[in-house]
Amino acid sequence: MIISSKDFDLSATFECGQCFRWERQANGSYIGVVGGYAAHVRQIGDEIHINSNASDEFWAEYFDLSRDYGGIKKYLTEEKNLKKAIDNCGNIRILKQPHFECLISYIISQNNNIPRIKKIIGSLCENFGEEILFEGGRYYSFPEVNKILGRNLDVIKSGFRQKYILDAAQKVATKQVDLDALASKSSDVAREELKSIYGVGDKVADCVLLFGYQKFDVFPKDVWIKRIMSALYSLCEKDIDAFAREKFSRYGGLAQQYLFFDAKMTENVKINQ
DNA sequence: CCCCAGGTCAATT
DNA sequence: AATTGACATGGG
Repeated sequence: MIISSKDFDLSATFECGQCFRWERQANGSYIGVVGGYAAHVRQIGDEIHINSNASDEFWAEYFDLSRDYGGIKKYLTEEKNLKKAIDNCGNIRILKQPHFECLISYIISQNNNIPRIKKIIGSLCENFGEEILFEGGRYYSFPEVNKILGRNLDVIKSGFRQKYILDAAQKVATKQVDLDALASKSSDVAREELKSIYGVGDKVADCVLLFGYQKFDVFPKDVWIKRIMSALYSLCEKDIDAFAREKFSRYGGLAQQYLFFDAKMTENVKINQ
């Protein structure tokens, strides 16, 4: 499959912190697993080339190809800080990640750093997922709910998060939290439902809603974005949501991701000086 | 050894 | 209602 788009920077999309299972290869291409399918993806100019056993429709959904990013960005660039962020990293796309994987991934992300988040998720897949043979390599799917339900997960060394992962699996399996049903609910209702899971608070819930459900109206507030919003707009935490709704309308989540990644890139520049 | 990491919970004011 | 420390693990 080949996707042709001027609004799509593959490397920024995979490395902006929204997903954890795409591995950059020496030649700049990426290999990863989504659902039960492995894929090898490469960007050549304005084209994204995907080699995978999954259907074109599957990848169109994952990359959310029907979304009009041009129109959203045109709206967001009217705000000056967003314009700067979009100029720097505006070709990020928000992926539509599998719901359960997204939920567990962001539970694991709490009070943790990105390399270790990736390591724990990788270990979870290797130990409890299905083996996938692809391009001569061995990969693993993210485990289905029932593969980890009630299991001892010590081997993945997720620390205090293990009890959170297991509670999520239990509530999802019993449909006490019906992940499919959340798609048609408002962000506020869906957030409260996710928060009934032990270890899921506002930040994790909002990330799941943004990166698993394309609910662009949420605005996940991590330590970084709190610092950024304070620096750019002199906002304290409690005022961020109201401000985001007013300035960014229904697209706060995308605005958040642009601001977040832009600031992280800038931080990298500082560190390298 | 200390500190911190895309937070959350529970106890304490 | 707001603040504070604990929580597992690993890297700097």
